[in-house]
Amino acid sequence: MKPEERKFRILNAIITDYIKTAEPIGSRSLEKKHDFGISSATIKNEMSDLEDMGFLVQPHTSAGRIPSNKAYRLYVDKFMAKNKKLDKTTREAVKSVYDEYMIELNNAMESTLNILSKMTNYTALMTAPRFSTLYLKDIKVVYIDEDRIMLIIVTKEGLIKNVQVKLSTLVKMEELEHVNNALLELIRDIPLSELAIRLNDTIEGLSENEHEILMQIIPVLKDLVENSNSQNVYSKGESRILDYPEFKEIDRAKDFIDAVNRKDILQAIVKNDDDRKDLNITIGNENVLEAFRECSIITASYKLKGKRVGTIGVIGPTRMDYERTVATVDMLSQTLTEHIEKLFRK
Amino acid sequence: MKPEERKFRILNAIITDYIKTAEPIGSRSLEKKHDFGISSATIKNEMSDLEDMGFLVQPHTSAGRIPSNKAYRLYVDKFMAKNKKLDKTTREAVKSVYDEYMIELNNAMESTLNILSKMTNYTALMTAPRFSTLYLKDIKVVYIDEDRIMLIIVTKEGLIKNVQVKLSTLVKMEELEHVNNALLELIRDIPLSELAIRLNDTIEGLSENEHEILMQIIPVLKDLVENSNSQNVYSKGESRILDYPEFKEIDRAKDFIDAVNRKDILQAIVKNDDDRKDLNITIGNENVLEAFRECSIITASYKLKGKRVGTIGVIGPTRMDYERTVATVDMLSQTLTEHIEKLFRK
DNA sequence: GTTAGCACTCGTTCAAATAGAGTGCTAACA
DNA sequence: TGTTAGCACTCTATTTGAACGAGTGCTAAC
Repeated sequence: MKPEERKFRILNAIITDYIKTAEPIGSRSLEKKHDFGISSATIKNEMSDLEDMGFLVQPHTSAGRIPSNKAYRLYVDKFMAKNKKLDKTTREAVKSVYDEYMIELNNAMESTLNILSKMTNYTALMTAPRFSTLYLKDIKVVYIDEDRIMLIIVTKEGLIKNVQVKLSTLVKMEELEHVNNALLELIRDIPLSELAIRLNDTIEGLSENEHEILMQIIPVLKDLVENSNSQNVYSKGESRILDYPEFKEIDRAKDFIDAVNRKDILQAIVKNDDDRKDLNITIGNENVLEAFRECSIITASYKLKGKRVGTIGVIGPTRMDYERTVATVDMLSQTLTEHIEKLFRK
Repeated sequence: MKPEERKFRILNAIITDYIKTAEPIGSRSLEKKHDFGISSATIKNEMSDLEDMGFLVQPHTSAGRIPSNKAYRLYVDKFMAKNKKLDKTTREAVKSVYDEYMIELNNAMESTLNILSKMTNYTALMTAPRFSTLYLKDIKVVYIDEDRIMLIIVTKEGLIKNVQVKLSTLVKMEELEHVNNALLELIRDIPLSELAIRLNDTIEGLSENEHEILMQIIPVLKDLVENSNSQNVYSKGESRILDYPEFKEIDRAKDFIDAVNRKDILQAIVKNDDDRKDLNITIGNENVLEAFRECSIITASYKLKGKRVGTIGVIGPTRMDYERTVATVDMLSQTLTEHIEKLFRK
């Protein structure tokens, strides 16, 4: 056995033990629990080395040692089983949730958040699918009232968004049809982002009132598109953090929950992800965000037509069950991908 | 001064002090803080009487006394200023949120929950507007794809709901028009709840495929209506409970947050309200729900066309600032009422 | 390189002591 | 008869100190 190998077997044992117990690990308890074939004194020496190497830290002199962020990083990159599969019953139970009746994206998102936070017992987060903002496949302008309409847009990928608009002028059904046609004509030629600029001239074939209505619709459309650029992000299961001794002080727990409830902070998390990887793991102080310096975040992207359109993930204490959590997040992102691929396959 | 009056002035002082401090109130500190013109010994006697009358309880022998639920009830019914108004700046700030651009109900609900929980610093809850399920004013069946449609319903009151439907058969735009007309014809005569039963026979004027599609739409409509019967209820600011010493034990806080996150529990709260009153206050053990025996709940209804359509409210510790909270809930329910009345006024 | 042993450190636990706030009761007072 | 002052008593929260336990660091021996 190479001496280095033994060192890291010990480190690995410390990490997995600490993930389970949240208690500093000492050399004697390690000797008792595992069978390294060496005495606690030797383990002690090895642990001392590991501390010098920056993999272990001591909360105080006479306590055991706990893994550093660097140790977790090593564990995640090298030690941990990466392709661990959840057992078949679980996988099938999850899949059965995403059935053919779940056709609204909102439902899929709500279910995903629920399952994710329940299965991991950490706080789940998720972004709504980002859709390509440049070109739309279809726009429907639906007459509701004489002064209310509903706008429905269908993206290239087949995603649907709708929004109500209250008009400042009255409208007739036929007029709306004209407006709708004019809109379709317009977006055929130019990207939506340029629509507003081009619309200062009167469109031919539209009455004054119709033009007026079109001008009321454009900013709403623009809004819809811009809103979709800054990814809408949601969370669920914030209170699960209360289960972990790291957050037994109310103030810490509150800071955590407050941070998770802030959309801008969640957006920053997603933004920080490395786009080249399907699964991102951010450990402790690798987090740019002050609020999550004692947390780890695991995110995975989900796809539509092979393109990343959104992110799901969990936030929990740095002492996270990485193996199980990675498997869960990974599996759910795949299941969700399959679901929406099926939904929008033509 | 009648002796009874003095007693209750003392009780009132104890309640308001306790609401502020969350500390048991003793006779000496009462004497120092207020100027009753009597000594602490006399106050002590009065307090002893109030305890016998069931208005005060002692956590233990040598502590001060805290108000009982009965005391809070008396305070809320008799002592407290009921028509306290929030100051003008606040009122106007709130009103300015509900501007003409907030036309989607979802936005109004989200804003209301946010403001309510922020202003009171308690957990806010709210039901989506219940709409009359019997008769609809309009149904739109909108063509999206060859196998996807969107259903939009407009209620008598002018509320709009929409849902996507994925069809198991392909459809053409013209067919949908036929289906739409048939649907409108149908709901003109009979309440929606009876629609499903009557639809076993072929509708005249519809092709087989159209009839098939109609049969796929009906259950979705039914679902929409039934879902709207069991009031959809939302909450916000669950973590605010962590600010109160009553919930400094993590387990209590967790129980509270878990309860507030359960829709069935929130629905039960709303259900328990007295329909004859616009504003309901439930104090401590008046709560039927075990989870909220140490909480108080203040709810108010909001209206559309003069009819109660939904509820907003807050949940906080029994030691709640009733005066301020009642004023806030009341004001917000009115503002929300005004907003949606304006939105749907024709 | 490994092990055993010992002194030392520091947090935790437990019990006892103490301080503090408040009550109950009684006797005196107006 | 209502009010007040005073004192003994009670109970909690805080403090203190001792004992304990888990763990480390270091050294000497194997």
